[in-house]
Amino acid sequence: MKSHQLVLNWIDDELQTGRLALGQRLPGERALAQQLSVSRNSVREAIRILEAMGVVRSAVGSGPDAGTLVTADPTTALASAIKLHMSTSHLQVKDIVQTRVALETWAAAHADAKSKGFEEAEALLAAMDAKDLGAAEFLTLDARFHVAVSSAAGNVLISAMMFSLRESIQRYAGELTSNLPDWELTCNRLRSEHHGIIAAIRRGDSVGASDLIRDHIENYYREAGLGGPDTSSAP
Amino acid sequence: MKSHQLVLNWIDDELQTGRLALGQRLPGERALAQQLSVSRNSVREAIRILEAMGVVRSAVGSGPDAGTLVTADPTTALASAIKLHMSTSHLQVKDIVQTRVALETWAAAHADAKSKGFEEAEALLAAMDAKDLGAAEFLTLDARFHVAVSSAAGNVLISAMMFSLRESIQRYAGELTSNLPDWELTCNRLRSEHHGIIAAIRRGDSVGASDLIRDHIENYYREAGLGGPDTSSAP
DNA sequence: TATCTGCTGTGGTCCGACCACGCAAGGTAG
DNA sequence: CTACCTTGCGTGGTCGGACCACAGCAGATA
Repeated sequence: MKSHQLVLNWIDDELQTGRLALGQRLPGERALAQQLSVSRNSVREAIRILEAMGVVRSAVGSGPDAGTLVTADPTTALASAIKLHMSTSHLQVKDIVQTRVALETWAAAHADAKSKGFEEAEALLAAMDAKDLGAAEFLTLDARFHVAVSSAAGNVLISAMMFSLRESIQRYAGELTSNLPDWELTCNRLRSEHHGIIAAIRRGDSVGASDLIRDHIENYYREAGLGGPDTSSAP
Repeated sequence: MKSHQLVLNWIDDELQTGRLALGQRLPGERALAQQLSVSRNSVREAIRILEAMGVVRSAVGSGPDAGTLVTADPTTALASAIKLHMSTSHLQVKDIVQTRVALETWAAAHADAKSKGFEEAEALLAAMDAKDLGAAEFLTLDARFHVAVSSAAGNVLISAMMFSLRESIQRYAGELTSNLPDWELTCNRLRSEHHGIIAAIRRGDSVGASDLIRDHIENYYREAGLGGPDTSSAP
């Protein structure tokens, strides 16, 4: 058992039993090291891991906002993990697209038209209707739009996963624009498809919204010359 | 910019440009520290994070398997992140179940009956048919079955997500057995539903497999008294 | 030739020190 | 009495050094 793992286990236990709750402060690094009979380095390594996982947040100085305190940001871990594993080329665009389809079709079918996420999606929809947008700006809004729609379903985990995928989505969507025969044409199609998705959710058409968003995602990648996300081994 | 972040960025860059590839060794901690003009502690903190993310693996000693070398295990980050955030009570069972439905319905619809994952699922199916299984043993196999079916779709990211959810699935499925009116009855139903899912995949019935696995997942949680995964705010 | 024994480099752990930061209490000038 | 300023103190951030256990490898030995 490595020393920092002991610290991780201790903190995990404190969290599970409720002795440590959201917003509370951890003991100081020096105190924690003495309490668990490990070095301060080991404590710091554990805290670094928790920080990377989005479980705690560290700040120097004194006062109520200083020190290491418990947060709850499930997205940081997913986002950096996905980014890193895409750096190792272990993750392909196909995988991202398919995961989007799986998550977003479910989310579209369960989206609540009265949620904050839906309102944000509507605002982004309006912003994307501006005529003087460049491709990069449009795709930035597009990625945020899809994250917002997904969060309208009210599922913390699915929202976190979609949020974590945002950067990857944006990057690859941008890279694929060069493969498109006519960006303006595609952009206008995307706009009308977005409106269709929002309309379907607003009228409570779960199946319609689900089908529309699937076609919306798959058609873009098909149009960009990837032959559709389902046929990675296509001729 | 914190020191360990500098190390993370350097390694991420090495990975992206391909100077560091899967299976290769990182420079020693002391060498890396000197090269980047940071302390060895900072290097270690960065490596710890990468280790928690499943990007590298450290081993003491000498020889080809010693030192810190690049791996590719996207599951470790997800699994520990999900576990930690469930400890903070930021994730609920409802969220897990809904995510399962989203991922597994897609995976069932895209599962390949000739893949290794499908073969493993069939083997687990046979193992679950044994009559002398306790609830815990059955649910362990059940969780592995669902992960295997999901991996049959051939998507690295979705497989990783499902694998990461396995521990959580198993835990909560086990806790819910006490709510069931008749475990033997439910268990037999689960068995036949599993056979139905496998049969649907084998005959290429995407829609059928998808519907079956959704009902399979949702019915269990409904039967356990949660009123269905979609009605978390039910009376 | 076969075996043993150091040597070397690896990560693992610990200690002590110093720094920058930022609030809070106290002193100080008005 | 009020408003400002100084100082103290605890926080995380960083650094250098030291020692340990481990595992392979090369040279010495039987």
